[in-house]
Amino acid sequence: MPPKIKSPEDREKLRTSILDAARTLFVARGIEAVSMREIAKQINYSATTLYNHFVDKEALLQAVCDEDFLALASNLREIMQLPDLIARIKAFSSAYAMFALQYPNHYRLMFMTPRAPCNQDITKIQRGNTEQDAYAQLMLVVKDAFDAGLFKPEITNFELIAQTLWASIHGVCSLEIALGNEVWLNWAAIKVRLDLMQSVILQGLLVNPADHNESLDIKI
Amino acid sequence: MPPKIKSPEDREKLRTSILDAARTLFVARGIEAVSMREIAKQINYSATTLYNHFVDKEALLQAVCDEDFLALASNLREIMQLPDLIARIKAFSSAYAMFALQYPNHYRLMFMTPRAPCNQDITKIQRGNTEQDAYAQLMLVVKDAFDAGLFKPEITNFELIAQTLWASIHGVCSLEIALGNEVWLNWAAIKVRLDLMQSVILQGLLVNPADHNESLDIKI
DNA sequence: CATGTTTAGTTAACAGTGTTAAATTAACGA
DNA sequence: TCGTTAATTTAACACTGTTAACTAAACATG
Repeated sequence: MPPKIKSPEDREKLRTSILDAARTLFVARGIEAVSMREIAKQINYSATTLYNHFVDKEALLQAVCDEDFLALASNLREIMQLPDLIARIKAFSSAYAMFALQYPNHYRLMFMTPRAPCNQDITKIQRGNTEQDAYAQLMLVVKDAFDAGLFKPEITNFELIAQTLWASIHGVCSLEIALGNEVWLNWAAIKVRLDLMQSVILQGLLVNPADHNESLDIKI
Repeated sequence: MPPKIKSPEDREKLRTSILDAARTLFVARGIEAVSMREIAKQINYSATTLYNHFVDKEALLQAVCDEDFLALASNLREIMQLPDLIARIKAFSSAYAMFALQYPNHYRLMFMTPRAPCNQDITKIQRGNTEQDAYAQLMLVVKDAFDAGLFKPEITNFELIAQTLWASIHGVCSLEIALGNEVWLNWAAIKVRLDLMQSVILQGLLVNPADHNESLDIKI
């Protein structure tokens, strides 16, 4: 109730508390089920206040999304240190899948919902920065393997390889998120589907796939 | 304005005209951007009338979806007649992808949007009927190849193979639909991505992939 | 101190949504 | 001709995102 002039830190505090409330509600119930008033009520502010920090609901969700992209990149960062190039790719895929399945509502907003192209002036993520940009991380991981000659020689575009790898894991995860409960489909266990996709896609991509055939390590 | 007692045929006519209007608007602008009032206005009825035919918006969209599933299955039906088993799988995948990319808003509702499990009492599609059920069609196509010993012998579950094949194509298509315009990502052409995914996944799955290496035939 | 200005926050309202209850109107059977 | 019934509409409810107008506290300046 009592308005006070706030320090930049206070302002930032409120901003992140809005983001946190939004994320909590959103994770619990999905995007479209959460209203601005509800988010505001959770932190004891009026809905209008949210508009002092985010121009609209879309922008608020985009900001949540931004933080989640950073979280994903942070998850992936340590994996990029693995010495074995193939193990790195496998662990990378697994970590990506775990993120998707653990935070399906995040994932849905981030990768399954059509959106206007990201405004690079607004986002805090530096494109191409392999500390922050998960896509850049993927590219790096694939490029290292590519330079080491691990992929079939007839595939000459390593970014295309990266996109194919991504699409394969995304395919499994996004079907699970969208239709995992559909009784019409007699789904194999998600871990089994991920395992097979990983091994199949690597067999298709690698020049000598027989060398790398241990099962994956995905905990759901 | 003038209410008349309608014959069952008239009633059915109105029902399908609602469905058609809903589909048209939906295809043009996406699900959430279309309101019940708008659909109603397009066919010169009040919004309330829609509720005499569909219990709620969800049910209306579900019914649209149902028809689209049938359309997809109808697209795929002729392909199942192809004599060559591998050509059949390839053509099947291509036709599926073309459907996805030609009707992205349909596809989004059908395969990218989490929904309560399909109520099999309501839907008009007969589960398992290979004239109507695209999933059953996929299973059949894969099973034929499986029985012919075309897949690697260590993969013993043909439904799992089918799900992996589906996920791979779905991965490419759904990323295209959700993020195809994202400038952050330096996408290869969609046709190239689909081609590579197809050949990679078949190389990973087939026992003797070298025999079947012609490029695919996807027109976008 | 008084004054005005800025800031943070509020309340009230607008135009829109999905949905439902009540009212209306027309056709049918008796 | 009189109810009854089916098809449709109008009016309303409770909600949504969003904005305009307002309030009240804190600061800066006279």
